Amino acid sequence: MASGRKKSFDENTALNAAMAVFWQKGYVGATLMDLTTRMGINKPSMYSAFGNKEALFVKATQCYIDTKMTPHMELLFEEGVAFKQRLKNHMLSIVSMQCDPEQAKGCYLALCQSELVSGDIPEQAEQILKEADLMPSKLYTDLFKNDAESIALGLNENAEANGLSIYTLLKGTASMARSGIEKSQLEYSIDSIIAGISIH
Amino acid sequence: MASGRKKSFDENTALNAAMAVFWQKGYVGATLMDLTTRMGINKPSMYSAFGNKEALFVKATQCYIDTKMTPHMELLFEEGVAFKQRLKNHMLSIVSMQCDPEQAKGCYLALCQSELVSGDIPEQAEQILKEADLMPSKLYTDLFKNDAESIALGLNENAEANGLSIYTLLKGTASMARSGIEKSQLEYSIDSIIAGISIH
DNA sequence: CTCAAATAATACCAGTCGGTACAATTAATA
DNA sequence: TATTAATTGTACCGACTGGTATTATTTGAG
Repeated sequence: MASGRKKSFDENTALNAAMAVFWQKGYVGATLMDLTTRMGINKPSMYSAFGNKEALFVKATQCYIDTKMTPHMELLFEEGVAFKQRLKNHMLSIVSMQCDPEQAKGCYLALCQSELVSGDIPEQAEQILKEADLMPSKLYTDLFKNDAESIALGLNENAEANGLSIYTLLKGTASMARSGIEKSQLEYSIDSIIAGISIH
Repeated sequence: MASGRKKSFDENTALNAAMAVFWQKGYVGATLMDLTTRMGINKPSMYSAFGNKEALFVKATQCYIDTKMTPHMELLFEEGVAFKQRLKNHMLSIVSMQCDPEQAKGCYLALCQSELVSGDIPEQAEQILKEADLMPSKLYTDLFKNDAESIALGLNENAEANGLSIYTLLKGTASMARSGIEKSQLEYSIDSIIAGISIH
C-alpha cells in the first residue's frame, strides 16, 4: 500500500493559530483568509484537516478551554492555602492571562459568547459556547457551597450569588483587558469583590 | 422653486432601529440588509439620509450615549441621597437596562468596543467607541475624588481604583446580561462591589 | 398643467464570503 | 522504477458584502 505525501504542517500548531484568530476576531469576524494565513496553510488543507469553519471553531474552542481556562481552576483547590487567598490567586491568574500582551487581549469565550445574540452562530458552535458559560457558574457555586473554609466563613449561605459575583467581575476584567487596560489596574477590583462578598 | 417628494420615513425612528441592530449584532456583524430591513427603508434612502454604514454607526452610537447611557448618570448626583445609595441606584439602573427583555441584552458600547481589537472597525467609528470608553472611567474617578461624602468616607484615597472597580463590574454585568441572566441575579454583585471598595 | 426638485425602487457594480473541483506534487510500497 | 495514496496549489463556484447609477414616482411652485 502506498502512503502518500507527508503533511507539511503540524495540526496542533495550526489549531493554536486558529485559536489566536478566533480570540482576536470572534467567530463571525474571523474569515477563512485570516485563519488560513495565520495557520500557514491553504483552504483545502484546512478543510481536509478540520472539516469546515464551524468544526475548526469547535476544536479551537475546546483547545482554549483545555489549555487556557482549565489550568486556572486548580488554584481554587490548592492545599494549605487559605480560601480567600485561593480565590485571589485564581482570579489574578485569569486576569494575568486576559492582559497578557503576548496573546489576544480579553477572553476568547466572552468575546464569542457575545456573538450568540446576533443569531449568526451555527448550532454546534452555539452549543459549546453555552456549555462553557455554564461551567464557571457551577464551579464557583459548588466551591462556595462545599469548601470547608467557605462554610466556616458562612459564605455557603449565598453560594450561588457569591459565585456569580466572582464570575461577573471576571467577565468585567475580560472586557476591560480587551480595551487595553493593564493588569495592575485590575488587581484592586479583585480585592474589592472578595472583600465585598465576605460582608453580607 | 419645486420642492420635491416628501420623505416617507422619520429619520429619528430609523436611527433608533439602526441602533437596535448594532446593539444586537455589533458593527461588523450588522449588514446593510439587517439595517435597512429593520429601519424600514431601502439602501439608497439610507445612504442619502445618513451617508454610509460608518456614518450611520457614529450617529447610532451617539444616539445610544445620549438616550441610553447619559440618563443613568444623574442618579450619581441626586440631592439628599447617601453616596453609596446613589452609587447603587446608578448601577441598578444600568443593570436594569442591560437585562431589559424589550431591547438587545447587554451594552451596545461594550459589544462594539470588543470588536476594536479585530482591526476591522473604520477610523471614525473607532474614535467614538474609544472616547465612550474613557468617559465612565473619568466620571467615576472624579466622583470618588470630589464628592464630599466620598471624601468623608475616605474613598477619595483610591479614587481611580474605586472608579475602575465600579466600571469593571458594570462591564461584567453587561456580559452576563448578554448571556441571558436575570437582573435579580446581578443585584447581589452590585452590593458586593460597593461593600468591597469601602473596606480597603 | 407643466416643470423641476426631491424621494423611492430596481438593478447593478466590484470585492469578498465560505466552500470545492481539479490538477500538480510528493512520498512510500511493490 | 512504476504505481498508488495522500497532500498541495490554483482556479473556480454561488451567495452575499458595502455602495451606486439609473429609472420611476411623488410633490410643490410657477
